[in-house]
Amino acid sequence: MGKQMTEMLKGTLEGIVLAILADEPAYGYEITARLRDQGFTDIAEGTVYALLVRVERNGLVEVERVPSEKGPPRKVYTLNPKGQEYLDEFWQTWDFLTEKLNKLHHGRNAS
Amino acid sequence: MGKQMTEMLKGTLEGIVLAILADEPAYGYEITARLRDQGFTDIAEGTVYALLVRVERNGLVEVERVPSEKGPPRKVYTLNPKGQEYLDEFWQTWDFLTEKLNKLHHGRNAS
DNA sequence: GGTCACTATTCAGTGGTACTATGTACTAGT
DNA sequence: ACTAGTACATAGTACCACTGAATAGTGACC
Repeated sequence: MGKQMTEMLKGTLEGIVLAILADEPAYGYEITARLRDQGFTDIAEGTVYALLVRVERNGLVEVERVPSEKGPPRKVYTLNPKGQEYLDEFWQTWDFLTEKLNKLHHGRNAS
Repeated sequence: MGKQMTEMLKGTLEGIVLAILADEPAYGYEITARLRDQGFTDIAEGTVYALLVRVERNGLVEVERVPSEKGPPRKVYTLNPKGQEYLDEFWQTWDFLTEKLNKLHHGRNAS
């Protein structure tokens, strides 16, 4: 993956995953697959699992073990209120950044 | 500063600074001041200088020492062709991310 | 003439995040 | 048995922004 993408994902990947969970609960393997479908082809499984461990440790999600027909049991993650609040903050921060960067990108300014 | 902002700046702050330099050459202290003017009120001076050392080491900028009337000599940074190319890649990566995140934010999808 | 304020740069140490690479474990098809 | 697909876990690495402090020059004020 591009080095720039790697760095830019720091801070945003977490928001992306939480946004996916806000849409509907999901488990790690599924999240990884969905990310790939959506164009993030180079995100490693290990990255997602480590991230999920982190958001669980931070109390942003609820976890439920669900048996699978084909493989080990799944850990299904659900966004909880604290996670939703955290996600709202994420979008605020993201909006702030996009506003500033759009100005820099297009608004060849006359300071 | 918000922890989310701190993490989100990783990868983007470098692009922001390079974009500022693309507009016109500048020195560290000036860049810090300009960032503050543009709303990044909490970016520490040390952060900017460390970033400038890095982009210089990576050969993205040219450096010229210019005496100052009031203070130590300034190190004026100018974006070079390699830096411009790197900045173009940055905008591509940024556009990719914004597209995906906009879909996640608004487009409550029908996968 | 000593302190304060502003300008200007540098650097050591810290914490957080994504990546690499690998390992574990269950199921099904051959 | 062997392979492939599903599913989760983790140690080690690299990179980046932040904290906090140090260094150094100039001008102004008392």
